Amino acid sequence: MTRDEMKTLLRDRELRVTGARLDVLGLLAEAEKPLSFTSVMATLGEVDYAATTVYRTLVTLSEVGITRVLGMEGIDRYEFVRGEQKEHHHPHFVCEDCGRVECLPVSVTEALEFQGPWADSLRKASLQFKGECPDCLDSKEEVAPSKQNHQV
Amino acid sequence: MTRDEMKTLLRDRELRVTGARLDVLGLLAEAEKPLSFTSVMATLGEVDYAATTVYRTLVTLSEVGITRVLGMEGIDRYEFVRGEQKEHHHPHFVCEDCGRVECLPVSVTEALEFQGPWADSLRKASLQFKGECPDCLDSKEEVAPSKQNHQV
DNA sequence: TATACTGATGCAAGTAGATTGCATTTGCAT
DNA sequence: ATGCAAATGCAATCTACTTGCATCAGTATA
Repeated sequence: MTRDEMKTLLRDRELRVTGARLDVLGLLAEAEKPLSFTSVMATLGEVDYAATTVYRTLVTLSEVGITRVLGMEGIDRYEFVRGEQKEHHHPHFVCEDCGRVECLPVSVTEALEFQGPWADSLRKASLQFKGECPDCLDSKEEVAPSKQNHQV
Repeated sequence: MTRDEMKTLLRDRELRVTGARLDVLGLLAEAEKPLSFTSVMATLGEVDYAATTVYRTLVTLSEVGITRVLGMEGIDRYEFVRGEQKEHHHPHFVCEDCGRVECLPVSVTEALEFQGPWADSLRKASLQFKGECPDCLDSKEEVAPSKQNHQV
């Protein structure tokens, strides 16, 4: 996404173009997974604007729909919304072991058929898996391959 | 669940039986949905043990597997684990509008077929829907009735 | 291009929920 | 009845999120 495209995107939402917004927006547009405020700060490194500004930028961008907020494990993460994604969110996976967050390639929601009073809610809802990621699952097997019969 | 059953349950996990633990355990066993620390406190009302004790009780119970922790919107909620549920978790729904939390009656996971490196992770993972509950969806329609296509 | 208006920013304080250290109390095995 | 490890009470700490207010700067306008 070019700098000009970002400017246009901001102005379309009636937001002023500032350095912080361009930086944060560029970062999120490149990212392959949702980023938390902390990781955005870390990636930006030394910048000449305050942390509050970054925080408010993240909030603002999501308020106008450029990004969306995902609350995971008590940490808000922000994800750039691409054109094709406006309706269909992809599910996310949060590893409760290492904290890793991934966008899942599978389209789970399409496999589901909802009925009853919850139907509409579920269809529109975002989906989140929480558990152990493949890596953590693997390392567990290595550590305790045989003697994990510690009762139920 | 009787008081004696609770005592047995605690002792089986090598936990001492105390008033706080019996109260909290009883509360969670009765609850139809996961309860947060705050709502547990509210339901207990005036008790003669400290809030920290209730908090630590919730942690302890989940550590030994009597309950499980569900992180939702930055708030840990605790849910009694019934015998039949030890393997199969039911999915949960969190309303981002009113904060309501519900256990979903549907068995979504069974409808899903996972493949690839994520298969095991996904199969074991817990599932969480986040969106607007039926009630909040309804109240929105009343406000903006024009362009809605009713169904269900 | 200079000006004014309003949105954006910096600083610092404040909130909520989760978590811990340590001294004291208490369940419970003996 | 008694001793010891586990449980508790109290108060402090931590992390992430939020906000109030004074100042600064992007941008529409002349």
